[in-house]
Order: sequence, then structure tokens, then C-alpha cells
Amino acid sequence: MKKQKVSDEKPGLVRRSVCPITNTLDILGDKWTLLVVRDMFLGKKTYGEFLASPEGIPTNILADRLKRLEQHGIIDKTPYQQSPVRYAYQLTSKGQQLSPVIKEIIKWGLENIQGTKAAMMDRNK
Amino acid sequence: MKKQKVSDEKPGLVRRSVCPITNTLDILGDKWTLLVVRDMFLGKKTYGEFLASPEGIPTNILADRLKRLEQHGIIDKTPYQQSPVRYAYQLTSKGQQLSPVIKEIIKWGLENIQGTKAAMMDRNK
DNA sequence: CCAGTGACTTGCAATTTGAAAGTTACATGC
DNA sequence: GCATGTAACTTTCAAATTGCAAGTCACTGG
Repeated sequence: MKKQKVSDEKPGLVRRSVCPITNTLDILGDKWTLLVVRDMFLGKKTYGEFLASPEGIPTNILADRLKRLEQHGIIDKTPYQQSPVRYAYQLTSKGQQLSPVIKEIIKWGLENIQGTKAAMMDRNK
Repeated sequence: MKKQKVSDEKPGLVRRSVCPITNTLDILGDKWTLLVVRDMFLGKKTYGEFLASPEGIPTNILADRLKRLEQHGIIDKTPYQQSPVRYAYQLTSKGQQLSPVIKEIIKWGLENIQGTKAAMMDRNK
């Protein structure tokens, strides 16, 4: 029932439990993070492309989530041009391994929430 | 019989998009909701049992999440005794269908977050 | 009558969210 | 040269949500 500090790791990190679900939720458990990951599976790469998604993520939230995903090694950021510098984000292998999670969430949503559509998950659309 | 879904849009419902991921996150996308679902897969049934989990969910959050899960038809609540009345929560079939989602999250967590352990997901513990 | 238990509800401070506006660094058109 | 545009953020601040603690309610058992 006690929250434990992780002995060897990053100072400041408080682990709620050793449960893999709990620890995954501490990284991905909110309304926006997985939508950014979804967009990257759909081939989107830039800040502007993420902003353009239909859900309308606020700019400050997007910046924060990109930073956190990067810190957790789920995505990485590289400049794809200089003058002016522009960045491309992409999934690391850790991020790509989220594919089965995303897939099962899509499946559950389509089967259990009326009005959801698979169409938008089509990459060439 | 349980009450049937209405085909009309619910009055308070604001849909961010038709994406199944988005709509799933609007129900389950936070740090606590899936932990309650996890506990139910582990056989826990009562308010007190959920409270006793190692993450230490606050009482008001637990009450709120149980209410929301019930409203979304993912769990249901029945009195298992009278005088004083005591309630048991259980997953509906909609809730049980979350099993593959949970399974993939556990898998990702175990493979990608150091210090997580499968042990606690054993039912007879 | 009093303590204890299970299932909540309430109060309130702290944290997080989100809408909008501002910033930085260039590029292009007039 | 200057205004406008664009991409990628950062800042501000009110509103909403979270989380700790305490309180409530309906009993039971001693």
C-alpha cells in the first residue's frame, strides 16, 4: 500500500506498484498520449501534423506529451532540415511494440462503442 | 433484462472524433480506471477490495470510476447481502472483452518497463 | 450504549488541463 | 526594407480534476 521509490533508478520517480499495467498507465494513461502514438502509426511525423488531427490537441499538451514520450524512449526527434530547423518525430522500436495494444483498443472500440469507425485508421486516406 | 442502448446521441456526450481509440480513451483513458478493471479480472468484487490494492486509489476517485464504468456498461453492481446492504461489482461481457487489451498492455509493460513483474497478476495471491 | 465495518460523500488545497496569445527563427512577396 | 506567413513551440491564467483527510450512514456484535 506504500508508494516506493525505485532504489537505483531516476531520482524523483515514484512507482505506484510493480504491476506492468500500472507502470504503463503512468506513461500512457491519459486522453492524449496514445492519440499521438496513433498518429505516428498513421505516418504523421511533425508537430503541425499532430495538431491537425480531428481531436484538436492543445499546443501546450502536445509539446508536453512529445517531451514525455521522448523521455520514455517511445519516440525520438531529429531535425529533417536546417534554416529554419524543422523536426520529425518517429517511433522507436519500443514505440512500435505498442502496435498490438493499439490494435486491441481499436477492436474493442469498434465492437463496443457505437458511432466509431475504422475508416480513419486507413493510412492512405 | 438490462436496459437497451438508445440510438439517439446522449445529450451531454461530446465526441472528439469517430476514432475508436479516441472514444475508448474517453472512457478508460486515465491512471485509475483500468486498474479497477484489472482488479475485477483478478476476482476482486467489492469497494473495499479495490481500495486494498497496492496503488492506493483515493476513495472519491474509486467511487467516481465505479460509477462511470457502470454508466458505460462495462461493470454492473448488485447487492450481495441486505441489512446492511453490501454490493458486489462484476464485469459485463463488454467489460470482459477488455481482456485482450489488458493482456497486450501487460505484455508491453513487462517487456519495456524495467522493474515490472507478472507475479501480481496471478489470481491466487 | 459504544466501537467497528463497509461503502461511500464532502471539503478543500494542489495539480493538471486547455483556450488563447505570445515568441523565435527563418522564407517569401512586394 | 518591410509586411506577411509558417513551423514549432512557450507562456498565461481560469477552469476542471485529483487526492488527502475527515465525515456520514446503516447497520452488527459485544
